Amino acid sequence: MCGRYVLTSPPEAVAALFEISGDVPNYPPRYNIAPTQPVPVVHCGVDGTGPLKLSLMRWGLVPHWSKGPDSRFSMINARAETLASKPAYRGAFRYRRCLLPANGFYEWKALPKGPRQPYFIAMGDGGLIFFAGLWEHWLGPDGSELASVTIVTTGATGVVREVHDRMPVILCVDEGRDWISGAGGRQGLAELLDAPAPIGLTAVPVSRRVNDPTFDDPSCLEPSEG
DNA sequence: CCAGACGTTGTT
DNA sequence: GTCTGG
DNA sequence: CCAGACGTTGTT
DNA sequence: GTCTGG
Repeated sequence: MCGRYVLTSPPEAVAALFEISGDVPNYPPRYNIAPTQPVPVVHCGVDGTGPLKLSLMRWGLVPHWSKGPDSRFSMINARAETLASKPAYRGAFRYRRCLLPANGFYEWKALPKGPRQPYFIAMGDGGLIFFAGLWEHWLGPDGSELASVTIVTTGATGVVREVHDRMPVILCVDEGRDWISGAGGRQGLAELLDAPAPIGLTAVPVSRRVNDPTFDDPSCLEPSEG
C-alpha cells in the first residue's frame, strides 16, 4: 500500500516534465507526507478534458456524494484490481485520473516480533516517479469546495516484495500522460495498471522517526539496521 | 421496491 | 450517484 | 501509514 | 478495541 511518501523535487521540475504552463503551487521539500494533507497532483478538468494542471488536493478521496468532507469516507488508497467495479471510484476512474509526483515512498515491514520496520523505496538516482491516482471534486451545501485524491495500489513486485505485499502503481512521464488522457482506451488503462514497476527501485530500512507524521525532515531518510 | 453502504490495510 | 442486500 | 485519543458539565 | 487526525 502507500500511506506515506516523499516529494523533494520542486513544482517547477514537475511542471516542466508535463509542459504545464499556468500557475503552480509553491510547496517545500517534503520528507514525510501523510494522509489528510494537501499534496500536489497532475490532472486535467473534472470532465476529463482540458490542459494539464498541477494543483494541491487533500490526500484521502472524499466522494462527491459524501455529506461532509470529514475523514470517515476518506480513502487514501484504491485497489487497481477493482477500480472499475467499485461505486466509490467508478466516476473518478472514468473521468478523473491523475498523477501524484513523488521521489519515493515508505512501506512498513512486519517483523517476527516488535514494531514494524519502515523502508524507504525510491529510484536509485532519487528521480521523480508518479503514482497513478484518482481525484474528486466535492461541493458542500454551503458552497464550500474540496478537491481530494487517492493513490491506486497493486500487488508488490521486485524489491518491494521483500518489504510488503502492496505498493502504489508507478508510472513514468509518458505512461502518466496516457493514464490521464485515457489515450489507449479501456485496454490501455488496464495495461497501465498492470505495468511493471520501474527498473532501479531500491528499498532501504530507515529511521523510525518517520512513524511520527510530525517529523518531516531529512532525518526520516536516515538508514537504519534492517 | 426501499435501505444502507459506498474503502484498504493489517492483525487477530 | 450507484450498487448491493433484503 | 502511525500516533494518540477515547468525555461531559460547569466554571473561569 | 476503534476512531480521528496528521
